[in-house]
Amino acid sequence: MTTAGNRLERRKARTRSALITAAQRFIADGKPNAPILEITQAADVGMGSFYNHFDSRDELFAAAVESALESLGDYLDSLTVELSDPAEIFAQSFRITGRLFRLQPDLSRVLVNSGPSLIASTKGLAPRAARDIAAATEAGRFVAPDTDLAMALVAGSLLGLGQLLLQQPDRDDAAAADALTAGILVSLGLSRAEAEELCSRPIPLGAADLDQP
Amino acid sequence: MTTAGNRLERRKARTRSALITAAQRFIADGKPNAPILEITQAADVGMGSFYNHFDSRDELFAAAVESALESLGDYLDSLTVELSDPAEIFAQSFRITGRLFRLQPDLSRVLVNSGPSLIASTKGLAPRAARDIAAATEAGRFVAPDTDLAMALVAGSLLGLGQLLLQQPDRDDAAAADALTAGILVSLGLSRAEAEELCSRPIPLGAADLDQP
DNA sequence: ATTATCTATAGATCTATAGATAATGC
DNA sequence: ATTATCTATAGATCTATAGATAATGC
Repeated sequence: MTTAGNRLERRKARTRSALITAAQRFIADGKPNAPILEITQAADVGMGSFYNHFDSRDELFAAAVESALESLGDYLDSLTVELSDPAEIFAQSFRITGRLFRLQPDLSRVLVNSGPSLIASTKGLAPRAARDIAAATEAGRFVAPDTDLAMALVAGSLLGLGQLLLQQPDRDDAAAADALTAGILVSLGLSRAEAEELCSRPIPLGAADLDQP
Repeated sequence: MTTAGNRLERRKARTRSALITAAQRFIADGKPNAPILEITQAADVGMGSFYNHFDSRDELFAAAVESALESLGDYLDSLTVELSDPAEIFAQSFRITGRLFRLQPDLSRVLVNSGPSLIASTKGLAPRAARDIAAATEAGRFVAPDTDLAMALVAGSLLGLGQLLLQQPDRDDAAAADALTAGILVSLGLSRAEAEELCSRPIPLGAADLDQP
């Protein structure tokens, strides 16, 4: 949490972090027009400080989405380090992310409400998924010659899953995530049997530490 | 275009329609905060008239998205009337919609920029796709026992495709749409061979009449 | 006579900054 | 001495409406 640098820089980082966290809540609540004064009040930061860190609300919100994606990506990496099969890494990452929609509803609302950013972003989830898909294709596990096209299906489906789980609060998130992951794996070239086997393996779900770095 | 009713009602409908069309352009341009005055100016309508039709900008924008989805759905229905196999209706609808991202960039930007609405909407594309998927499952063509979950994959993928085509203007839209559709069909239970056969059939692409009703 | 539209604007809201205050560095 | 933060607010912007005008109904 406490970044390097001297005390002054740490204080500055703390203020910036408070703004980003507050912004994530407003995004999660679907309030992309929240007045800057309200955001700074939620962050318990003086109005004027905002402009020490960001030039506009859009800039803050973009940083907030990027930060959420990045910490989610780091978290997934930490849970898949011991795996070597890229197909399994991909499957497990998707299954975990699906479960996070329930464990971290704020985070998932940020994702769902920033749709296109999730798909297009060069940070966070998308580049990791693209990396896994390319590696699995290289290894002959997937048949996905067009990584970008595969990403359209994968990232879009993730948004769809998030939307579904928010809409149906009583739905079993693990079952939905696993079934959807299996469908995606089949689409990416695995056999139905192998896809379902991969999606029935146990997964680690360590206490997520998704706070600001 | 000219709705029923007397002249007064037609005039009213014209004003409303002008506001909706203007709103769709602002949505397409990613300007969800456009001042109401700017919208009415774009619609060539007096500022005050806005409040004769809508209580807020959000209400107008919701109507604009719904209208875009509805006319797109009607268009797809008109092109698939002669088909009876629900799997083929679904495949053809998806392939056509993918191509429309190029033919109607404004429309596609509306879709992409209103992401969750597309997935959740009870009008337009989603209910039609759900209908086709359920029918194909009923007929033993698809293996998709959970229609809502299938919709998460289908609707999400459509968003992903739209995003991809906007991002890569030189990409072959027909090839991308067909390849993605095949992947989705495999995920929904068709064999790879049959999915690719379905996606290589010729499709009608009549001059789209997607204007306001 | 009725209904819809238009023009003009009061009042509310928000942004961005100036100037004062507090915290840290040296 | 320097840097970041805070408070307070001028000026810009926007919303929503009042009142006038134009179009249609009968």
